[in-house]
Amino acid sequence: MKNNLHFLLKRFSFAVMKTRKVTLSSIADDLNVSKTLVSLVLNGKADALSINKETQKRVIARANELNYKPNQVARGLRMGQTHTLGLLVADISNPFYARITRTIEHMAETEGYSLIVCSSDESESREKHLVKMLLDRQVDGIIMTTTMHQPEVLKEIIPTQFPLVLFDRYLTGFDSHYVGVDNEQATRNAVKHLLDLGHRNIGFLTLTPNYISTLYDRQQGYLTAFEAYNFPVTDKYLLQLDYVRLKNKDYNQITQFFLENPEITALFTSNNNLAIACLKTVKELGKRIPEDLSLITFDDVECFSYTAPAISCIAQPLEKIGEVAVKMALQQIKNKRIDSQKVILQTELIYRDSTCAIN
Amino acid sequence: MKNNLHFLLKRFSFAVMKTRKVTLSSIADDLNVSKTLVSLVLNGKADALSINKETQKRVIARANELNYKPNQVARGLRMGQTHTLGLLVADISNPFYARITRTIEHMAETEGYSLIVCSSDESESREKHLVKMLLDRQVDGIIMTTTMHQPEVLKEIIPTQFPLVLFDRYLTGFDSHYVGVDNEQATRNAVKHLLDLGHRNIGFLTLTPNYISTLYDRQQGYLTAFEAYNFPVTDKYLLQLDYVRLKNKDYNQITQFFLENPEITALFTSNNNLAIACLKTVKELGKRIPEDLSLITFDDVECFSYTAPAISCIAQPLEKIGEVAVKMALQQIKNKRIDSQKVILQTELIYRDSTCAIN
DNA sequence: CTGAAAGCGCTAACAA
DNA sequence: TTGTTAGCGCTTTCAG
Repeated sequence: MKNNLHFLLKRFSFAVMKTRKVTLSSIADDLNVSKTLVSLVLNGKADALSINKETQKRVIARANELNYKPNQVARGLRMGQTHTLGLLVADISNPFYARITRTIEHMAETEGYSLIVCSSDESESREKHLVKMLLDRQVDGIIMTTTMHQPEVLKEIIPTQFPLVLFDRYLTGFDSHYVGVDNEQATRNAVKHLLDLGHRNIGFLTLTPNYISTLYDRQQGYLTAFEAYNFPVTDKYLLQLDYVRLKNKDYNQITQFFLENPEITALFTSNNNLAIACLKTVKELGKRIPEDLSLITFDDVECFSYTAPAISCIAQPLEKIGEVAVKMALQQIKNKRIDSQKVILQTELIYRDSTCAIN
Repeated sequence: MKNNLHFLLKRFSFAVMKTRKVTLSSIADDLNVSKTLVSLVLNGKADALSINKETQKRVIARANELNYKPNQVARGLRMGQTHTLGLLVADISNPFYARITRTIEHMAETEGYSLIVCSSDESESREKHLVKMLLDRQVDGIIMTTTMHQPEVLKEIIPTQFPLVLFDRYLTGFDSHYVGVDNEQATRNAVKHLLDLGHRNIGFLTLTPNYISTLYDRQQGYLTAFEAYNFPVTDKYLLQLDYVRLKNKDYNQITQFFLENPEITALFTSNNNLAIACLKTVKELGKRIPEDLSLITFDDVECFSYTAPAISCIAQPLEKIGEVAVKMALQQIKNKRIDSQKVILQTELIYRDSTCAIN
């Protein structure tokens, strides 16, 4: 009976110990000192205030013993800094964004920041909603790819001077930090390469909505390549796929496109998903790459290098983009009020097996 | 001069207005009511307390006018609920995790939860660090793939009863909610398929660390397939790649493996990255798939279906996994104290062109 | 050298 | 029907 009671007691106190939150006050109470002291010591500000070494040791010892970890929410409220960054991408399952996310996460983590990640699905209203959400959650900064057409909405909901960096896509009329690549030039060079190989009937596959800067610029690159060589552009060789259909793997538009334009000998696709969609369609139609169709695409994904044939593409410096984005965000957070800067990084045109001279 | 002053004043008040945070108190002060009232009204608890409709309208009007949005950090501190979930995966840039993340994010968002995402890079110490971080940030629950060998560390840092769900990998000796697939069975069936096709010299490519449950179970599946058919297992046909080397795209081990075991006619790879590594190596060595080597892998990624040849694989129900994980987490958060349940989902063995009968 | 007290913005008992 | 008050856990003047 006695033992039993003992046992219960022990279990009880154990449970309590496990459950009771260890806070600054609890440590302070334990040690009969003030919260201030504990806070000071634990934040390394004790030496500056020349606080008794012994006291410091006692505090630290007790904190370790109880495994004290400051409540970051309380801290965030008090300091007005959550050490959290919002990352808003179009679609986290897209390898392009997933890989950038990884870099961003690592960089942020190194600097003591966490990431709240969200996907807009290319929806303006969702994007608006999510940005508001991030702001409500008091993130210290936002790194995002916008899907907006006009700058007004963002201007309205994001306070001036709020640490913000746009990457991948910029928004005309919206002055902010930005990091990305020269989409027009990269595309122009790729299309010129196709022209140099003798192709004239070159298709261009892109996505809705067309006002997204990257998509728009890539299309410009296609057009200016023809312009530079003084070749006429055939309008019907430009196909704009519906984003939602692509997501749902409805490739009918592409099949139609190939059937209606059998004279096409080369194709440029505006992103990795389009390239993949195209490869599937081509396979179904029994066309061979590159014999029947040369293909070159924007964005490199792992598999493009080992497929048969390997796919020629324009590779973006993903790690670098993430790196710069985080640096820009932290810069703004720390120094406050920096003129917005734009960083344009180099792309790389990778020649693989999917392109060949016209025969 | 007068105009100038006017201008300055205007700019000043503008700046102030833009800058001044709109809080409960500011609204309350504006309207000469108490914070309580405002809070009640804005949280829809006004009717229950039968508060004057007129007052309610005034509050709501003013709140809209000032575009008031509650500070979620303050709210989180006060309510002890941050409406934030921690998501810890091995590597967010791996399409397998990226796609699950997408579902999880969407589900969470629908329920009013945000996601703090982090990658452990298969490092136990990093994982430990990140879990602690998430806990410090007061997330309401954690959804994670563990990379731990032993349950002790997690047991130590995660409070009992804390809403937690493990997915993909389980941890023996660690009792928690779990959602995943039957890796052993799925692999066994795939390897049996290879055996049925007449292959006997079947390689098995896996990763370090071997104690990760999914990897271990897949290996068991390989072994038990041979066992079931009473065929002997050749130890040297099992190759375990170093995770870091794989990440760094150092495929020498694989090349060696093929050179040393030219008699191998079929290969099972334990995940998508290994399959990709293998495809690259095979290409370099000039081996043809499936003529010289039949390949089947765990995990389906988009490109496996359109490569030439398309790759046979075991597909996991990614969306479903994410869905169940979120449901389990929210269940625990809301109901508190639910017996930990394990959900094992069905995999699908997809036969494509990379496997054929031995000739 | 150390402590008391204020306050970040919010919610919820408890009064009135 | 509305307001007062306390407090979540923390940092930070300002006194002592």
